[in-house]
Amino acid sequence: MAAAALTSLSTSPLLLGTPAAAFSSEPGLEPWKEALGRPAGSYSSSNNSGDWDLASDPSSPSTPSPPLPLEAAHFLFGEPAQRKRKNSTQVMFQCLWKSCGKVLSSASGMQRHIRVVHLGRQAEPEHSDGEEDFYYTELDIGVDMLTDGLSSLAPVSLTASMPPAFPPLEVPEPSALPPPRMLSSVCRIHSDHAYQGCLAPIHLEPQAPTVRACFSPALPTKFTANPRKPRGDAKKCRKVYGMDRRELWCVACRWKKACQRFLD
DNA sequence: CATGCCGGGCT
DNA sequence: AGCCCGGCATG
Ligand SMILES: [Zn+2]
Repeated sequence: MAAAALTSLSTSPLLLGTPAAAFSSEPGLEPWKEALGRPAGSYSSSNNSGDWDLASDPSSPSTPSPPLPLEAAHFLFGEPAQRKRKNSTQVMFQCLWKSCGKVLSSASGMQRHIRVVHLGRQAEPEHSDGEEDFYYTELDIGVDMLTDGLSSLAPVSLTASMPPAFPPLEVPEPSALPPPRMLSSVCRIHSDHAYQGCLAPIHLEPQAPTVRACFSPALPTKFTANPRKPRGDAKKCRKVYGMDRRELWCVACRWKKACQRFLD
């Protein structure tokens, strides 16, 4: 009964996956590029530029960890009494850049984010090289926990579902680390983008997408998404000019605010 | 430790 | 508005 239900549900995007079964077989390691082509902000209903900022909250030291996605999903399946209507899942886009992990609600927004923030290019889509596609991934989140998980600012558990390039999820197995080898083959990055944007001699080296989309590495509580605010890669006035020469810093840096000269 | 900067204070 | 700093997070 339950097994049958599970198998039939295997196509459901909500499935969190049994630990081993999910990744056991070699995931297809090949560049998935088009597939979804360009959903181009189709999902952001009215929120045009869609900034579902889930990645900014410095206040979650240790959550009491009430019920959790796994068991939640469990009884959610076995409960025909309260079947969720079809749309209990919302698609989001997560940046895979080194320590960014930003999550936005629209693909176009994410592409813009990557273009501007990480590739140092212009914001306009016509400057797109298509390269952005390699730096973000699409993921589905349960929308119900989004709604009430948002109020409590609690960790939102995400379920990545895509042409499985790399699993952004930690497996609940304490001894199982994400296979690091498949990355090397997957993460080819054409280096035809000469960094242009500022006069800074910085060269953004493309990075191997860090396959652990900010989840706490080891906690007894299996799934605790950790909204860690990453620090940008760019050197700011402080480091560039030094503590002396402080008068050369941009205002923001002098006021200990976010630098405005060397944007991330 | 250094760096980046949020939040909040003061003028 | 401008100016400054405590304190925290990040690496
Ligand atoms: Zn600055």
